[in-house]
Amino acid sequence: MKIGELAKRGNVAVDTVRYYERDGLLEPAGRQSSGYRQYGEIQLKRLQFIRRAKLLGFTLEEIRGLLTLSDEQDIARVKQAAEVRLADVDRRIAELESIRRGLSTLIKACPGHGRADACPILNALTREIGT
Amino acid sequence: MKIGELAKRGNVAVDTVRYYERDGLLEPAGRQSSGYRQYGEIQLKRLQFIRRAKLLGFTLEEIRGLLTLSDEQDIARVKQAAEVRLADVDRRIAELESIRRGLSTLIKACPGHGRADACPILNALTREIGT
DNA sequence: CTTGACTCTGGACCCGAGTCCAGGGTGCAA
DNA sequence: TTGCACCCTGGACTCGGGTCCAGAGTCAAG
Repeated sequence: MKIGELAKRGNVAVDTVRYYERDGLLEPAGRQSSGYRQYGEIQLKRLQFIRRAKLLGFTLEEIRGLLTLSDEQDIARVKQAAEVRLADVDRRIAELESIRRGLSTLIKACPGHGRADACPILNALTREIGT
Repeated sequence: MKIGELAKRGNVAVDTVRYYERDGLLEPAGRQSSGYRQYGEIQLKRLQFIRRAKLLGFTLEEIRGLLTLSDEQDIARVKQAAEVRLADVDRRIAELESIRRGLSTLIKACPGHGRADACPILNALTREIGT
């Protein structure tokens, strides 16, 4: 199939497919004499792999690594990469929850009217941040 | 005080202060005859406001809004902005938790050795994503 | 045989929030 | 007076993950 069909089936833009190629993630199976890129089901699978890994929050850099490990059938390292990623997600969630606590406390304490000196949100921003 | 001292006391880089000025967030109190920017305690407070709001996850765009509302003493709208921000944080946490569940399930199911066909992580990436 | 949809290349541009640089000027101490 | 730390400006660059564009070639249907 040509790039347009691959892109449609992989649910990405044509430019994205070419971008992944430039980035070393997805080579076409070959070229037609016209220069058109040619793709098969294997490339579609690979494209879907990339998209799904992105949904799990892997960067393209990490995905490049995963694809290599996958080619090498190195399960131990694939698992390890997933664990690293999980730790990262956990850290990010913890950060956001701390932010959430701060915001939530401030909002609850704010009457929503009256003078600015009485607004805990503005006060927190001009003074200190509580968790 | 000059920009260097302000930056040090606000715990940011000098370039960042100038960037905030370009971005309309923080004007110097004035200029010396030499052209050096001059700042007072008010500007330091404002810089700290910006930094603290950033820690709560506001973008510079939103902070510009908050500063205006703060100047206008419009508490109702400040509270509203904080609520919008909170909803955003909640959404982001939910997203990450869904990712977390996916990763965690996959990791638990992966033996960490053996053939690639037996690796649920690789299988998930080449097939479907489970939550 | 022309029209329209598709593809090619190389390169520029986008977002946010800075960071870095060159080529100057200023201010103070030894 | 020289040396150093600081400051000025305008503009370019960074990161990630694309997106958009011009100008040219290709392919299939009517």
